[in-house]
Amino acid sequence: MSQQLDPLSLEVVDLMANLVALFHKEYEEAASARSLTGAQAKVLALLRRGPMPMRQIAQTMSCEPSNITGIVDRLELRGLVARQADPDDRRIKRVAATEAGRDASAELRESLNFARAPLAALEPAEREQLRNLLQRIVEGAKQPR
Amino acid sequence: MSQQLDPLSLEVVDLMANLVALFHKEYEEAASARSLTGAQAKVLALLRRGPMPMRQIAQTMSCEPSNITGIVDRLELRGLVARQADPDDRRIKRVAATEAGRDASAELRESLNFARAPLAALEPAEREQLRNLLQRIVEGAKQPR
DNA sequence: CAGAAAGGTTCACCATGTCAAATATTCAGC
DNA sequence: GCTGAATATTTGACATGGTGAACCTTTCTG
Repeated sequence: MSQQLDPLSLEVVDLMANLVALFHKEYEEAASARSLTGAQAKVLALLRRGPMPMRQIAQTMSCEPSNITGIVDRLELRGLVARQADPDDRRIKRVAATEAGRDASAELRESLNFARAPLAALEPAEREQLRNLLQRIVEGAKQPR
Repeated sequence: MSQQLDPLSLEVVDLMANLVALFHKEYEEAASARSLTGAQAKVLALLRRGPMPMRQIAQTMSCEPSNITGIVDRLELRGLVARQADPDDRRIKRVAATEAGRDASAELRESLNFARAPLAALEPAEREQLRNLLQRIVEGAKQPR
């Protein structure tokens, strides 16, 4: 089940672990600078594309629905989000970002400097290489294993 | 401060965000399968290279030292880790992984299937390209910006 | 129409994280 | 050497994120 990885692949995995740590830290800091937690920022980001039922938020974030209740509660308290009734199914509550919520989310997204400088330092051809390689990895990793 | 990114770089950033999410989920699951939390697994992984003072663990994980106290407490309760006195400075407690701790950490590391299949699908030359590009990104991103 | 199923919430519980205060030890200056 | 500042860790209070079970309301199905 867990065949050995060649040393080069191990190196790549370690580099990705590094990337993950760096990205995470930057995201938390950017959120925190706006008095948001990482989880709150993630939910707000999810809602950028439109309202979404609680259940679906939970599925997307791979967590229990009861967890989302609390996060949305806190976002709602601050006026960043509102619960709406679903006209077709009265069990469902759709969560929608308010104007303020959308603003906060957009601002946060733009403030994310992650890898901006180092990416800019790559040649265009290299960026394209990187994109193609990452694409294949991400596609492959998304397959059920 | 937040100059625009070209579309190609944006694509790369999005791909990395995807990678980050996938990696994170897999790491949490692997830890959880061994009754560890992500934080506990990270500390255990840190100790693979040898004992480390509480303070240094906190710095490496970018959190408050008081937070580490609790995490190490729980690892120690389960016999995965031990606090040792530092002979040169009696304020310092060095945390060392026990035999069981090292085993658990090694097992977890080996169980990480992240990107294993997709990486294996790359040509050796492509893996090398990817390693070099990621190296430059990680190095660049670590610089204070 | 009765019972199962689905969406949300509540509650109890634990882990992670912060901050402030307390303790013990070491260091620096006089 | 002594005093006071600085350092390493712990403790306690508190907020948040996360799970799981029990519960209510609404919808679906036989």
